[in-house]
Amino acid sequence: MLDLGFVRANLAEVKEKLARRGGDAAGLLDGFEELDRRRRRAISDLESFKGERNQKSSEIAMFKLNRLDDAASIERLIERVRELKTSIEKSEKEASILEQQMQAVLQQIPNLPHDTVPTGTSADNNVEVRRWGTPRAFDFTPKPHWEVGEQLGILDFERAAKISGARFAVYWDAGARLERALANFMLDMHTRQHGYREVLPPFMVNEKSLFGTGQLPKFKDDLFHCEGSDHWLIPTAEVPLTNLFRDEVLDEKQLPISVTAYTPCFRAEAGSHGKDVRGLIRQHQFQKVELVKFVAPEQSYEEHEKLTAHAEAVLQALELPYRVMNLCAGDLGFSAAKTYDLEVWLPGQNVYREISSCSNFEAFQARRANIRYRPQGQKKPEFVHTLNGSGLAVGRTWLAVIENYQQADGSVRIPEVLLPYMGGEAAIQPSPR
RNA sequence: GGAGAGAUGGCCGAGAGGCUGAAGGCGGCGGUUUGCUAAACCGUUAUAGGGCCAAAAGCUCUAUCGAGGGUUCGAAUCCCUCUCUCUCCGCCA
Repeated sequence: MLDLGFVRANLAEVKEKLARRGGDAAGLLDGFEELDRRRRRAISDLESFKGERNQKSSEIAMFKLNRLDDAASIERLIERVRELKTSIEKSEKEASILEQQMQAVLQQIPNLPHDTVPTGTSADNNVEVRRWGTPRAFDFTPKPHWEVGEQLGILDFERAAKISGARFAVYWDAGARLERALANFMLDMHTRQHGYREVLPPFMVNEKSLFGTGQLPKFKDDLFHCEGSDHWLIPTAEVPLTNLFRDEVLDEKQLPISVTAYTPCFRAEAGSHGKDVRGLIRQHQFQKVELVKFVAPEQSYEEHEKLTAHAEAVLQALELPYRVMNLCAGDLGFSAAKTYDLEVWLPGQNVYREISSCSNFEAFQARRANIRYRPQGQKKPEFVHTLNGSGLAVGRTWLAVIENYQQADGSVRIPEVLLPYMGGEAAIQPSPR
């Protein structure tokens, strides 16, 4: 959410920046000035009625406290306050309607793209920042992971469909172990080398948390909701992790705070029917190691680079070739001011696919979730900046390993760094069905 | 699921219809003292939204004592509903 005062004072600039996102983002502000004027007028009216009521009430209190039994004066005051009551009720209704309208506008406005975000309206305008690693030369035609996985007997979509439906997978044997190995490897790296605290958060959160990170109210359709309760399955660990410090004031000395968690992520994938229907790319449930940082505003862009590097370090250790994309304004998520996508090379499909998304939200989420810190020597708390990124999406890392490390005989070699996590087995051989 | 207790500022904790935005303490900040540190002492220290102001500062108003309603001229305080926490009983991985 943007700051009301900021929007008011910089309306032209805000509209201009929103326009960079394309769509109708800037149009949301069309009636802003008029609404703002009417809202303030209503508040001002309401408050003057309340002011008079409070003043009269304290006059009554003075009479009573001083034991002045001036019944007539007291009666007159009480009469006047009774009258004010109806004015207050009327004013209150009007002010609250206008307030709600203003909140609705502010809540719908996406974050402003940072100046270093390229202009553009679709993924085609994303800018490649760098590329790491060289795609391996195969002396056979590499297969997509679903073929490799099913032939090895470690991936089972049929039974997943039976027990859950489309967009679910069952992993068997070394496949299941590979997922666990990747998760442990990533968590170890981030906690031991990159200074993140490991967290195991709830996988269900309430509506307030989803509002805090920006999934609600706008993106309800992407979420799974438990009927009849305020419990929602998390679409990413970003939600519980970022909300750890909701409604708190942090000490500047604590910053930056870096946390990581391995969790499942649940996504309804409404509106993506027919997209990525084969394989593990797009599932209703996948696991992810998430990185979240709470930082002082001056450091957020520096920390954004670091966080991105932490996610890259996983790909580098696994020797998976990738490229880093600076998302253009039109491709930016609702809450993000700037995002780098990491795209891993998938030889079975001959494409680079997103495997991590590292974003700086500046104060956008902090304002919604009320996460503040007290700068040293300053009494007024300020909003922190929040950042997050996948470090990495374990499901997609799994399939990237399968595709990049497949061998002519159908087996899959285990990346060097994972050997200790795989119980010493150097390759995945066919499993009994 | 049953029975009870509770939720107050950054934190702890008093207050039980009327100058109470809220005592006291801790912490923070500023200062005095001091070889340095520590201690002691003094002062200061909530948030949001309006108004005045070109703006900042400042002044002023309104709201906020878990959330939402209600009673009352007036609610942190009384009533109702909800949420959460704790204790005991039952059940349970």
